[in-house]
Amino acid sequence: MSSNQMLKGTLQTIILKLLEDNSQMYGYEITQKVKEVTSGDMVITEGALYPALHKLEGDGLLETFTEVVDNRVRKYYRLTEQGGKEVADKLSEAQLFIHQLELLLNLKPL
Amino acid sequence: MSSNQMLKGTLQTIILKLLEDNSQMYGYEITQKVKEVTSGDMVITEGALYPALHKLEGDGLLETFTEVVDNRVRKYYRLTEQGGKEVADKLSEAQLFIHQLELLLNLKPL
DNA sequence: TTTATATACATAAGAAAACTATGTATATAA
DNA sequence: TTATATACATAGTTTTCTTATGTATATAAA
Repeated sequence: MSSNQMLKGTLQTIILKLLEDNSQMYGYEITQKVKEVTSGDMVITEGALYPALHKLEGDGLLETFTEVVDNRVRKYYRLTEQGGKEVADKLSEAQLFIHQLELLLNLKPL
Repeated sequence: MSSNQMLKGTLQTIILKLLEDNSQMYGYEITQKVKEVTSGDMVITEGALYPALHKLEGDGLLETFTEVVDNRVRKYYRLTEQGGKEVADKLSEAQLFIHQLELLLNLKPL
C-alpha cells in the first residue's frame, strides 16, 4: 500500500516496540501483528522483515531461540538488555520525527 | 540529526507542501525553511534535496525559472497544475502513515 | 487427489533515496 | 586573506526497501 514508501527507517523501531510489548515474537507473527493493528494498510514484506531482524540481532539488540510447533520451526526473537535500553531512544526519536513532520506539513492528528 | 534516518520517503511531500504554501521557492530557501520550522532538528542535505527537486520536475510536478539576485543565480520552483493536484494525495498519505505509526508505537501527539 | 492457501523461514537481484564528499562561484564579515 | 553564507550541482557509496524465488509443512477446497 501507499504508506510503505514512508516505512524506510521506521521498521526497526516498530520491531523493537512490538518486542517490548510482547516479550517474544517470531517473524511471521510480527507481519500479522502489523497487518492487524493497521487494518491491513501496512504490510511488512519478508524481504524487508528478515534482513531487519538479522541486522538487529547482529547489532546485539535482539536474541533468538527456536521452537518447533506443528512440525514447523519458529524462530523467536526477544530484546537483549541492550535492546531494551534502545527502545526508549528509538521511540522518542520517532515521536520527534512525527512532530516535525506535522509541523512541516501542517497536519493535525487524525 | 537523528530524525533524518526517517526522512526517507517524506522529502517529496515536504517539498510539495512548502511550495503549496509559498507558491515559489528556490532550493537553498527550502533547506533554510525546514531548518527554521524544525528548530534546526531536521536538516535537508543538498545531496538529498537537488536530486529530489530534479525528479519532481522530471515527473511534471514542478516547473522552474531562474532569477539573478546579487550576481547569483537562483532557480525557483513552483507547482505545476499536476503538482498542485498531487499535494493533497501526498498529505493524506503522510497523515495515514503517521497515524499507523502512532498506533504501532503507541505514541500520543507531543 | 491435487491444488490453493496459510504458515514459516530465507536470500538474491534490483531500485529508490538517502548520505558524504566534492566541485564551481559570488558576497560579506572577520 | 580567510572563513562563512549563499546557491547550484553531481559522483560514489550506503541503507533499506521491493520483487522474485526457494524450501518446507499443514489444511481446506475442488
